[in-house]
Amino acid sequence: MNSPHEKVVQAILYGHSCAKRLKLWLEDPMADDRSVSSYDLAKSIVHCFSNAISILSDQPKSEDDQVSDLSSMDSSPPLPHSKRRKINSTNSTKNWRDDSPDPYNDGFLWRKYGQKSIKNSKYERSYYRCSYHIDHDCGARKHEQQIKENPPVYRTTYFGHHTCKINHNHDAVFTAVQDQVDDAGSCRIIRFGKELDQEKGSHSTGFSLSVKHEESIIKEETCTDQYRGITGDDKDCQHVMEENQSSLSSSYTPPLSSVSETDMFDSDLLLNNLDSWDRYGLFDFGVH
DNA sequence: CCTATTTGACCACC
DNA sequence: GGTGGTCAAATAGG
Repeated sequence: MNSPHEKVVQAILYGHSCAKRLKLWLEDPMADDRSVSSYDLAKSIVHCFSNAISILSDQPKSEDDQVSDLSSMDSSPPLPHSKRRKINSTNSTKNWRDDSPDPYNDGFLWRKYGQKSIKNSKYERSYYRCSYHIDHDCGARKHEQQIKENPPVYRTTYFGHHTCKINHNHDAVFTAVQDQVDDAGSCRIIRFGKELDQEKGSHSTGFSLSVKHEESIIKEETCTDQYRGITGDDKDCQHVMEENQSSLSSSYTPPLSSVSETDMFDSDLLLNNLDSWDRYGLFDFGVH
């Protein structure tokens, strides 16, 4: 299992690769693949570094402690006599926070369950839980609150893990880096694909990338080929990909304690994959 | 009719 | 007692 230090290094490495791409973009806007906008690259860099910062600032405990805390936080049902689970502020070390100009679309389906005005803040805070919280007993939640305007900045705080592992969108950096943070997922292939945003009320970042397991590589590549080969319209393949992902996701049960070595975030593999996908013109940062 | 969102009330924590 | 997190009934929308 990677140490927090290694995770930070990996996040920074990925940010570095994006920065290099941005540099190339700026140096020669006419060359190479122009499907990646400078904005998307800049955004991915920001996300990488904010994740690195997040990991560093959340680091006082050993990783094993964090994982056990997280698993207990996620999977254990609320205490019988405590109908409402209260977030202990001292547990904030297990949360993941993101400040973004637009509320972050992390690729998961969320259902809003509350909204409150917060003292000393003129903006209300919205409360979301994973839409699969019943079906898959998924304990993931998030709070979203605007903290600034002009330009608007929204703070999204994530609590717990997605045990559902049903990802409806492929937000590259978030997914990749969050998987590092989670240690629950693996990163075998990273692909920048069309925006798959079907999420109701979601806020598209337009930066799409999926993180796959080894066993799904072939399926995914096949689908991508179909996607690229058959049509420029994303709808059809989007459907196929969602189905694939859905079936893959549903068969995937990631026990937190058994994350294998091969499941660790491999920045070299990731960068290599970025390059190869890029070479084949498979970068495509959604937003249109 | 079903599902998602809104919103007032309830409850735990400080 | 104040504040924030969650519940659940009411409401809206498809």
